[in-house]
Amino acid sequence: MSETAEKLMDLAEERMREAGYHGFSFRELAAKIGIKSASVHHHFPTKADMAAAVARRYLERFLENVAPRPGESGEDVIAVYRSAFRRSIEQDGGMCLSGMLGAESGGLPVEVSEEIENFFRKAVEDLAQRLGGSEDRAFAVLATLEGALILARAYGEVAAFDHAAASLTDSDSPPLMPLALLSRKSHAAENLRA
Amino acid sequence: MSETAEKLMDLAEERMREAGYHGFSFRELAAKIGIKSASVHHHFPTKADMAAAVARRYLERFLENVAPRPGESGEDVIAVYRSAFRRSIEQDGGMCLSGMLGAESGGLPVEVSEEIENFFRKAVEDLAQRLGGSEDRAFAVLATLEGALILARAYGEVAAFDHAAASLTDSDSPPLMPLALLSRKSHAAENLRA
DNA sequence: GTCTATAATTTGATAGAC
DNA sequence: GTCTATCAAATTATAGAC
Repeated sequence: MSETAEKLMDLAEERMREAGYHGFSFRELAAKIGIKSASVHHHFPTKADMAAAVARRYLERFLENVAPRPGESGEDVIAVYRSAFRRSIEQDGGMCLSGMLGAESGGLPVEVSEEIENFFRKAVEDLAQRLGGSEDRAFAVLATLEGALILARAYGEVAAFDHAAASLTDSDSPPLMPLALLSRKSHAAENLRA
Repeated sequence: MSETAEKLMDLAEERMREAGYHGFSFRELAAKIGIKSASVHHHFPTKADMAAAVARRYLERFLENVAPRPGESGEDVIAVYRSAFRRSIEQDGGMCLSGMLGAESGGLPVEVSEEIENFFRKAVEDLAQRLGGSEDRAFAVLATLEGALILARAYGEVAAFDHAAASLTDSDSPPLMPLALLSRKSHAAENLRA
């Protein structure tokens, strides 16, 4: 995997998490790294190929991110997953890639939607096992975290994620940042990027 | 509001819930009702105008759908909301419009993302009040339901929604349809439409 | 309200030179 | 691996006739 190909994947991931599969173009990515769109096709024959590759890499990295730290006992799996998802908005202001493409899956090339399905199967498998076997609980946790990202983006406030995800751990957690619920017209999109 | 305009909104909503804001075109809608794309601009000057109008209507209808039945006591608000969301996939195989556009909100015209923000503010307000005042609980419920739709779409199985949303009501509910977890490569998108 | 015609731009993709 | 050149198609949108 060449350095250029990796840069392209980085940019494609960023754009897809921001605006979805149909929300970016080869020309756009090419311009950002100073090449021509024709050259992008050398690394990824089609847009579907590229998106599928990005989705595959995303799963790999995600599983690394949530992997149990060796020698750590009494892990709080849910906290680990929540942190991983929170990083999506906190650092990049974007959705989870799989959440975005999962939502859009009805309008995606099959190569891509298959990767997304695989993401969730793998995540459910891992989470269910570490939660003691409850598959339904794994579904609920993943759903809440994906939805919490949507709320955070719609509100333009990272705090919305925390409020939505707070119930996942019934522990007595520190008080959350209050939401600016009264300031209507908060220009959601701009807020997160600011 | 003319009949044609309403038909256009119906189609636009369907397509946006399937593939997102960038996943449909005026030409496509026009062709489906036998007119030309130029005529669409007579009803909606721009695509952003149309999407914003659809989003506004979606909120109205949603609030009607979840409104308390007059004279009904001891309502199960969460069940009401869950049913409303479930209809998204069950009947149309699509996302909640606000969930889809909320995810994509980073790449939307402001007129549209403002409507989406408004949807969630109104839904949180209503839900929190009927839940006894807990705003965080309202956030969690909405997040879980939006995420449950994503999972159902990614899996191509309505049952995934039920499993993800099961935890919202801790009542002793009837057994759920088991997920076809072992049948890999289930061709998610096709399943839901079948 | 719908049409034709068209503009201006963008998109995914290919062929072939360097 | 990148380029130029180009294609065919699609996109949002406008002007003006009917």
